[in-house]
Amino acid sequence: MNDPIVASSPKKIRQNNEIAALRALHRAGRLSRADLARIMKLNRSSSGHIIAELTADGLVREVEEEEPVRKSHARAGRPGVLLELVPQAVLFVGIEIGVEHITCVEIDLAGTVVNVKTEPFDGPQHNAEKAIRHAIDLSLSGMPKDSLRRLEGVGISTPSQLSRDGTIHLAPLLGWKNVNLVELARNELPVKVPVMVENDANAFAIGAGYSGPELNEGVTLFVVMESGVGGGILVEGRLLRGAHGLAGEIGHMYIGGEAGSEQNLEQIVGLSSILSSYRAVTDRRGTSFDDFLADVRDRAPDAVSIAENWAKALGYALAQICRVIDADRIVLGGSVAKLYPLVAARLTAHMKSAQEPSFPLPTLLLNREAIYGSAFGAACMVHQRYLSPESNRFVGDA
Amino acid sequence: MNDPIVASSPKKIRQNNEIAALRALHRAGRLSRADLARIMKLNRSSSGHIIAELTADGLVREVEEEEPVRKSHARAGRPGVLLELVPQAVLFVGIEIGVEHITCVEIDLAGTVVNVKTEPFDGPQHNAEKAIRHAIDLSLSGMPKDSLRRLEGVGISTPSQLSRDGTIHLAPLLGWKNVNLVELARNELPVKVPVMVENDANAFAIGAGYSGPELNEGVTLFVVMESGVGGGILVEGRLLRGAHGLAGEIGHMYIGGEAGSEQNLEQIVGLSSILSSYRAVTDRRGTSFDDFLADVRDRAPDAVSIAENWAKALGYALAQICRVIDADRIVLGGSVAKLYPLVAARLTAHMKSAQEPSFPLPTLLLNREAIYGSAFGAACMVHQRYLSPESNRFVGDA
DNA sequence: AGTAATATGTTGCATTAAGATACAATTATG
DNA sequence: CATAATTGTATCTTAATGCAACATATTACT
Repeated sequence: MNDPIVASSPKKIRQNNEIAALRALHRAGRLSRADLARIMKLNRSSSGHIIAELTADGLVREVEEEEPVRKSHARAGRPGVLLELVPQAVLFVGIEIGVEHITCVEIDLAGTVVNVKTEPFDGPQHNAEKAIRHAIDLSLSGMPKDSLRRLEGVGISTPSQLSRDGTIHLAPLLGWKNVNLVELARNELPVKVPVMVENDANAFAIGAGYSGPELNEGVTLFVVMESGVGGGILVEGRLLRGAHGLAGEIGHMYIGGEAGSEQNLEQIVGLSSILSSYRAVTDRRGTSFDDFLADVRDRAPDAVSIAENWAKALGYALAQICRVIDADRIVLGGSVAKLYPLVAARLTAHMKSAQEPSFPLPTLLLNREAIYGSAFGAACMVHQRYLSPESNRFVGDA
Repeated sequence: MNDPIVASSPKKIRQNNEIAALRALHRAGRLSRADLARIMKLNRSSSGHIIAELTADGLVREVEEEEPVRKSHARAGRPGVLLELVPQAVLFVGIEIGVEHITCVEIDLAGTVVNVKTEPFDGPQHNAEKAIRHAIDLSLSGMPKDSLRRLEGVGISTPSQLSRDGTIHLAPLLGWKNVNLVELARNELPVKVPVMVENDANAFAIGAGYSGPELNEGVTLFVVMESGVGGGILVEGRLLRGAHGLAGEIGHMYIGGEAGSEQNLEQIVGLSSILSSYRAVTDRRGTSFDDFLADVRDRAPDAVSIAENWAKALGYALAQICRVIDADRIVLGGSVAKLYPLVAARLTAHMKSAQEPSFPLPTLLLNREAIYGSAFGAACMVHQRYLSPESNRFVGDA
């Protein structure tokens, strides 16, 4: 309704096309100029010009044919020389300020993780300014000057309500309120680079979408289940932020129960809830979630019953959510998601029973690689920005 | 993530800019060439060229100064000549095939309604083909040949699950299944124009967004309450369709109650439910919804109690929904929405009590002008398409 | 009233980027 | 070994925007 009101000019066309080329290369990995021309529906000569410029800028290079002679080209004609992004050309940093730790991730132009650092951190003990200083110190310490010059953006993720301009309204878990993280980070950074802030669950969704292109079509709900339960929504690859960056934050949805006795999702399917139920039925102290999983796997009745409750509550919630956003797929992540494969059929059954038969169910997927948490997603945000018309590559034009 | 991969060419630039100009004019009503240049961030000369082409195409004209001399220009300098869309240049038809009636709406290039026809129609009695034939007959009958030549699109709205290609999976209320409405309509139409199909609640949302530009920012949930309860979601002015076009279809969400005894939203806040509760407590037969409203207004205890129930269930549902999509605002429409102003405070209170205090509540709005139902929205869909790069104006280019 | 200031619309020219075409280079096919 | 197919590049054409200058129309100021 309101986007394409700003027009293009010859210069902007080239910019857009360079971006499109970078994105295509990012997605496909390696492409020839001719491939690129086909993808972008451009003439081969134009594609050549664009690549020439990007090569001059040091962002793209021809791949040196490692494999000496690659037979079986299958196709007649002169083979194209493959192009690829120059990973080292630029650098992006993602920072997750959590309640218990700070994680920093570095990714390169290709979106590959090149560095990870984690450190315990007592979030509620620090105010926002100290936390940011600490986090930026951690992320940039030991980074060679050369890398710092290649830094093109810093993304930050925190468990918080964010207004659209990057101000934290409220971060209950950290005890922060009304702070402009973007500003704080800009003041703390030794270089002037774009800074973006996002809710942790949303950052996670962006990161997951980055690793799985198939998640960028239609509507995808990401659910992260640890002690808390959060989530994010991707619509056609774009994050659905909502008015306060809280879209997808489903941990506090009410599950069953009449007024007064309501329980929220997090209180039923969260890690601490499962553990306390499990510890109540096993006499052993200090049993871990893995012990619980093992018991479920062995069909120990008490454990199975807890798992069944989990599946029921989660299924109910997911069905409700699908009534609202009609998701194509739901990705379950976080350590608690490891329970899913054991009760997949039950969860599906409960989802079915919470809808009319005619309502189509989404596909359920398990996310296995959430190793870097939302720090990776935070880095992806600035990577994404670099490959967009807002990129800082284009400073100094009308 | 995946849009700007297709590049622009000189020809396409002009097309985009023409579209942008048309949209700007549609939004603003009247603009000078200089205004347009500012809005589009273009040079005045470019803006002049673009307008020249659009004028030659008969889509834009200079407004003849009706007001003889408009003093108090307030600003020095030569006054610009105002431009406006030529409303009669093109025509769009929107058709709503409902369970009880068919409604047809014609809108012009300016988005103004120029014609409405409604007819009772027994949906379940007809198969899709007959219904479409009937609806198209109704909409085009009596239309002068000249108008038919100016027709640039037909939008159709039905209560149904739609796949992304325009096939109806299931329309329970109409008893249809697996029919491609787009194809049927194309076969029935005497002219070859774009045909678009959409779920009725979604079409309604699009139409509402068209009449209220402020609804196109952030996230807006539209709720339509008649006998059934449906809804649609607009995100930054774009419709959130979901996997099956069912996003926002909240009528079947469960409200409270344990498994087995669940009630869905429609069964509590829908018109028929209110009426039957009301008739149960008044001895009179055939009391109408307006009678009920009057009793609530007069604070008749029984009526107030029913209204309170309504507010509680709706408040609960809306709070749950906001947990998922974090809406900026919620627009209540349909005849039942007339109850809202009488219990606005109660509804807000119930929404508050169904969330933590820290969760920011959306603004609640009452939609008063849903006169044309979703037929208007269906027409808007094709209007929107005409003012987009997919427009048929650009047939015959690479 | 008369002049300066300001803004609009138009015109001619420069810039820029993409398209078209042709051609050399390189590979598979028969 | 000739032919077909495909790629990358060079040259020229086309088209759209930007720029600067100018005539025009209106307000503001002296």
